[in-house]
Amino acid sequence: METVAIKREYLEQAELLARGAEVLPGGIEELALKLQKSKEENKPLRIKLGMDPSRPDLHLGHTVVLRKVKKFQELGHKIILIVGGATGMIGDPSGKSDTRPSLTKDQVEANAKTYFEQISKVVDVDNAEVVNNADWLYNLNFIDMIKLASKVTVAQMMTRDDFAKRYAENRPISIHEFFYPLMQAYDSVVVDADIEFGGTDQRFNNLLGRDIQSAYGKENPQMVILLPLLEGTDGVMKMSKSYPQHCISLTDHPSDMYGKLMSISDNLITKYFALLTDISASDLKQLEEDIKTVNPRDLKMKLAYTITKMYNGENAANVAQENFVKVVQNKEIPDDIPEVKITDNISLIDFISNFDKSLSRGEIKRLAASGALKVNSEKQPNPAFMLEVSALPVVVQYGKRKYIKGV
RNA sequence: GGGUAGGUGGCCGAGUGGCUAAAGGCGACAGACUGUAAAUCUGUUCACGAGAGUGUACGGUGGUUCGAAUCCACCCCUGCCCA
Repeated sequence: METVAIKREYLEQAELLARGAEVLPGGIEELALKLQKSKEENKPLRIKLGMDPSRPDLHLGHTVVLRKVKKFQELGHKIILIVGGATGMIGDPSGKSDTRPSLTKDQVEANAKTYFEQISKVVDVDNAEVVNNADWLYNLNFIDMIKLASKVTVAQMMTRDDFAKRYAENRPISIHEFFYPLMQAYDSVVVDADIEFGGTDQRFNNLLGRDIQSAYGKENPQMVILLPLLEGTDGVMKMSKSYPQHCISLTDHPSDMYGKLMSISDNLITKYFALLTDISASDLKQLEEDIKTVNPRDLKMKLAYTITKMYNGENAANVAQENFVKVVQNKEIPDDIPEVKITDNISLIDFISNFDKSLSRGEIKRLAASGALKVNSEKQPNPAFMLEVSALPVVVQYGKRKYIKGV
């Protein structure tokens, strides 16, 4: 490799950008070199970020990468957001499910739209280049595809963890699944990426992009920056769309977002602060000290407040916090509960089942039997209990956090 | 093409003619407890019905039988071995 003096400025920049991330290959120095060269040649780096539009909900795990990408954007580099229009129709082999549902073109477009709305909460979408890989992948013919496939051997493919695992366990791997990493890698060729971002689970795919770029004649193939995966609220599993119950979604109601953050394991507090907030290095150190002495609940409340505010604003964060104290800590009834008009006397079970169509009548009866139904804060084990028009308004609680007000 | 092992509830998995709405586990939901929406313990877990009960369900279609997840036929799908 050529030896160029790296200016201190760029080393520092690279160090900051790489905080908490894995930079491949060559680490921070290589990144600093890239930054320097880009500046000297006045050529912004092209930062590639792919999105899988299979489910349109962004969760906090995604923001780890997005926040990093934003830092590059602030330094004047160009973000290329790739909507996986074509790749979404295959679905990344996840190892867990054998095949993900394929999407239609319309679904992809609809999902992409909600994606952008959510992404714009973190990065500046207007200044990014937004492309759909369907635009070029649809135009490849069979010969092109074979040519692409010839750049990689089966042995190379099988080094991908989930392929190796499934093969060892005699579980099916379809040939078309091999094309997912290939397509993604080919995207890097088309958009001429200098750096590709992803979670550490994207290691194989992103590095393949580097190889394929070389194979198609790019001199300085992309670097790969991998960010740690965030554990979900259970503290063990990665936050992933495959396990929606452990995800904290950007579109969650502020109170839910706050509450879910309160439910994370105590040992995740510093990690969440480090990856999800703009906390300074010194504050983070302080926090690591505090956590040994302060009630973790209080630190978690600070975390929950900070993050809820980032995505929903100060007012919503205040309301969410008050709600949490009120409902969870003091077990009171929250303020904002849906209201339903009652014109005739109605049984409890009918009232709930009319309102919440997702529950079967049998389920409501079971809830009643387990003591989960409350009328005006008093347990009511009888699902046939009549709500009288003369006794309105009435607050019905079914389950931990579900309320309806009859008026 | 030949051989062989399989396809069961949200998932994993037991079940080889009636006692099976189908063991067990995971997940989910609820209750108790808690700083917590964590952990733990307990209960619940197809739908409708107040209930007795009724309907639907073990890859698909058809059949045998008083009765089928279980037996038979054909078909579809998956793994492995051989060619």
